[in-house]
Amino acid sequence: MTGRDATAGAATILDVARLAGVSRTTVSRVLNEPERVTAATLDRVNDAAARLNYHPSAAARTLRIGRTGTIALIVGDIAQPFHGALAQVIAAAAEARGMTVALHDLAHSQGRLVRVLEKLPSQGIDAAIIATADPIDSPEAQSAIAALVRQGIPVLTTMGTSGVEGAHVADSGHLDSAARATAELIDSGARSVALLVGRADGTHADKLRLGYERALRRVGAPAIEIDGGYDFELSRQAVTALLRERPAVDALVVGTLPMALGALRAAEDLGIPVPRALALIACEEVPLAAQVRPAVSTVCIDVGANGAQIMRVLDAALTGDAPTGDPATPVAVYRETFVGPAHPKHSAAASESTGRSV
Amino acid sequence: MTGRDATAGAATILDVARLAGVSRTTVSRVLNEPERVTAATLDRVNDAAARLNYHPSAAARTLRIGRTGTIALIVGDIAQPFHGALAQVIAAAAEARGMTVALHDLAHSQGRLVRVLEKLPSQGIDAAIIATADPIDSPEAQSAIAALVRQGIPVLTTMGTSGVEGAHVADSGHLDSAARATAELIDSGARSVALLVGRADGTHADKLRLGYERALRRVGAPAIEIDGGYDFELSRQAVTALLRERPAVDALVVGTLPMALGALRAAEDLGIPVPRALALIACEEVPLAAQVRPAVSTVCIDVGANGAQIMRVLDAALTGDAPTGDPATPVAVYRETFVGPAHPKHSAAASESTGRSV
DNA sequence: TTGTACGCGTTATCAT
DNA sequence: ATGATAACGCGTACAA
Repeated sequence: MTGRDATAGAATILDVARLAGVSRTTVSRVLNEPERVTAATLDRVNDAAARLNYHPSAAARTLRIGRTGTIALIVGDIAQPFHGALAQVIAAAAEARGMTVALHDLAHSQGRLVRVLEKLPSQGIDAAIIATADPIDSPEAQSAIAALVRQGIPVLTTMGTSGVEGAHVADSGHLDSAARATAELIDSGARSVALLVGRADGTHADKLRLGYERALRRVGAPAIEIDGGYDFELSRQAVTALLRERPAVDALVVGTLPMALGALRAAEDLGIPVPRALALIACEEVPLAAQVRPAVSTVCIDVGANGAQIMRVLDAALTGDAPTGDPATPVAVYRETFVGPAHPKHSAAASESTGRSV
Repeated sequence: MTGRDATAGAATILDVARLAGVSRTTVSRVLNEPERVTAATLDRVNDAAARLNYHPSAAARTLRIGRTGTIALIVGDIAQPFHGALAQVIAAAAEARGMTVALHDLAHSQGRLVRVLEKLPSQGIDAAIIATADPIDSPEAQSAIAALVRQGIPVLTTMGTSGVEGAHVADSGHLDSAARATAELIDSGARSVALLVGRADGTHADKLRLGYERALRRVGAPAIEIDGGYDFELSRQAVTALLRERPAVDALVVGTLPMALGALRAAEDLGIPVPRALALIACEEVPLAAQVRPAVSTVCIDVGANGAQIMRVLDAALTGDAPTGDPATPVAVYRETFVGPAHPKHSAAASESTGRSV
């Protein structure tokens, strides 16, 4: 209302001090250690600050104390539903900690990852979270990450990424999810379970493969893996080819929802009924899974739990403490592409419109 | 490799200057005005910088020059496919300009909007983009925006938002899109076209309504509007109720894709065939529209074009020039929920798997 | 409880 | 073409 800005530019701490009739130090204390100041002066200072529309300068504060309150969030593809959901959780958690999120989208480009990483040190961030399913272990990326760590900026990887020197890692449970998905399909009678990953050389795929093969080994079944490039159309083509070449395949474990949709389209075009002749479980739980037809069954750790785990690891990295983590176990949601274990067939009657979770 | 960090902390411009045997000024020039320095010294300085792994401090630079190179992107719900796509475009455009994006997610909360806006001034940003379909014209929000503008921080609204004092606005074409969608439905024989918005009191809804009613007026048809709360389940319920109460409704214009999925589920549950007895057009074009069954027909301006328009307005706001805008016209993509104008029925044979655009 | 004085790393001004 | 110096706004010993 009474926005009485000084003659030029924004109000500084000195302006507030003058108007309140105190020194800069006192104003600073009011902001940072209010308990160490008299109630009377506190009011006067707050009043003056409000009247001048004073906002402390983040730059000056950072320059002085060395922290920025900003964390870089590097995502593989923010347009993918899972990444959006994760970004939402992380943004909320950051806000709760009084921090802000600098978003960097890679759009699946590795070159971009390196460029982003190299610019990060001069950008003023307290930590970096890398959330991509694409491979990040190129020599350039590795050394860029190492450089960050050397400068005291903790780097955190997730989504199955691992093996990066010096980086903290938040397990997002893909290994367990794939193992359980595979096991459930086998237990319910599937003879030949294939795995559809996004990029065979990515660490996300590594995790899925490990879980998938572990479950397979239990029954001595052969592994069949195809690549859908994290893309609807590519997945559709890959699954079409797979189902033509190996008609025996009657179950599919899929990395992401868009790829699951591609797989389902392929089955539909081939006239293969789902889930009767082909069951499918995606390792990614987002609202969309329940909104499409057929509704996609999933085995996955909750996005919220995933984000919480990430933030726990981040907090630990920032404070130096040990990560107080309990990595959360995958939860299965039975919808239409896999109706659940071979138990007597309940009709779907859960909280969600289409699907019951376990 | 030879990361010879000084005794403590990161290398500063002074360290580089010493190692290169020049003054701070020269180092600064090498970074900002390379043409004003000898090739020889330029090499020496660059060499020293590389050897010390030097990265200029953003905070110090900002403190000095007053700009941060950061733009705040405030989105209504980053988990929604459209917001994700828009964020991707804007992040890429920002990177191309050497700027970074600070992401703030509202999760549809108005209180959050105000809190975010009020913290923005002390966060060090050059401009703010507000991309939400929810209402932003509460008195608190208005005054927070006004405060930003008063401090010289341009605020840009989009997605149909308007009427905010002092804010720049990038038209995202929802009015034209809704008008064209409605017109096409009518032209192809629809008798009763209803409008499904996200929040009746939002400015997004305002724009859609305006376009919808304009097209309706041409033929003197009555307006029917319902609210789906930007949510699958709420949309499903709303459309179920609508179709029960008014069986004459044979066409739907829908604000967002998740709501369109809810509407389609309602029709399916009611046994109403799409598009024969109920045609549907969504005013939001994202890859997902082509990936679901039935594939959703859309009329919308391209997300890329939308983002480009936003960045044009932003550039203009930052430089003080006039926005060089040509707001892009909506493009229609005919898929399965609306097969197109009543012309002879082509079989779908376009670049996309399911859908042909015009 | 409050004030003084210094430095964080950078760029702009002025001189050389 | 290069260098010395001041200033950006803030936090924090230290002194009062």
